[in-house]
Amino acid sequence: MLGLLSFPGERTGYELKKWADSSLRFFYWSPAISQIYAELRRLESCGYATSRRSGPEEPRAKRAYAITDAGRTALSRWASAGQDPGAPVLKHPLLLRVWLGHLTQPEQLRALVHEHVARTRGELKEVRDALARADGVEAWGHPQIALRWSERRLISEVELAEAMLGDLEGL
Amino acid sequence: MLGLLSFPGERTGYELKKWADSSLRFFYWSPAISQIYAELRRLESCGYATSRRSGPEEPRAKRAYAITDAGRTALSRWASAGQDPGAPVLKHPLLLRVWLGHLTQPEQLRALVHEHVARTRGELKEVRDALARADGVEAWGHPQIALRWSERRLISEVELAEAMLGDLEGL
DNA sequence: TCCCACATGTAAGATGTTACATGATTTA
DNA sequence: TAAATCATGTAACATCTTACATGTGGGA
Repeated sequence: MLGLLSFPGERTGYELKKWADSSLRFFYWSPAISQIYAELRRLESCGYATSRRSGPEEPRAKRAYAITDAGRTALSRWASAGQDPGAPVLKHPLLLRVWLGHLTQPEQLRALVHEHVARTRGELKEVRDALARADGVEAWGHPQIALRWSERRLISEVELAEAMLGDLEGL
Repeated sequence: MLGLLSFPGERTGYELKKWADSSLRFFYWSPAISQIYAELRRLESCGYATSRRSGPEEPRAKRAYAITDAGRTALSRWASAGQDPGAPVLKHPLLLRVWLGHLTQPEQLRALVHEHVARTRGELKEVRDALARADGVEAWGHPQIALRWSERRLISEVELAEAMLGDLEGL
């Protein structure tokens, strides 16, 4: 959440959720909206963010958050701590099903792989849309690199699934 | 846990942890050992597993678990429920750091990517070792496919990191 | 003799989701 | 005018990790 707020501008919890859904989630994760609101209050209580209620000029009552200097300092400390970011965590339910393939009919297993390919292609389209929206925007260089990585990763995900389909045939 | 037990033989919690660390973790996840023991007791309390204390012939006192018929039934029901296994979950701390690259010195960021490549190559070696151990064993066909997928995935992970390094240069 | 691997657990706490509740505004 | 989207929250619960505690057996 602090990272999302570290980009210029202020935003509501609702907006942060949409942004996380359309970008962060492809390489990290998108928290539940209820958690976002909870974390924003927590950040404010530590002094890492401030919030502002929308005035009467706005049609809707809402609360927009912005990062504070203390928040930026904390975030930079986190980022420049020489420590290892840690290994990626992958939980791939399809692979779990393939690993336990002895419990499933071969055609059903292949059908699951095909569904996975279809879903992955759908996500690929979403990433490309996000990339198109980010294109040319100032100060979004790094987020764009993360999205490009995500794009390539999804392409590779499709290839991996197709190779696995071949392995399943050969069994 | 039930899935691990669904392969022939009986095993202790400790052994299950080692197996999960050397195989499951590459495409799904390896639970903490404390959780494994808790889940095994839980499985036994639902009748999905039975346990047997080692007799006096064994040098060490330990408890080996095996799946029951009820456990197999429950697992098959889970596997053949026509439902979607769900989308893969990826939490990639390195990408999070790249996404927030404006907080880090360029060379430090590239160093993180290089460390990631080195770690990934290490995991690749582990997968290949696991694959060598699984080679030829009866009834391990599907686990082998999952490991081959993991091997290709790690190769792709290295390539993705190297492509990203190129993007970072171009920034 | 000392350390490492084997082996099992308890308790506290962090983390995150789901279900539910509410209400305003915009769009079809 | 109905549905979708915007907008915010509470409470219960599920899930999982960390730190701690304990003891055995084998190898250097």
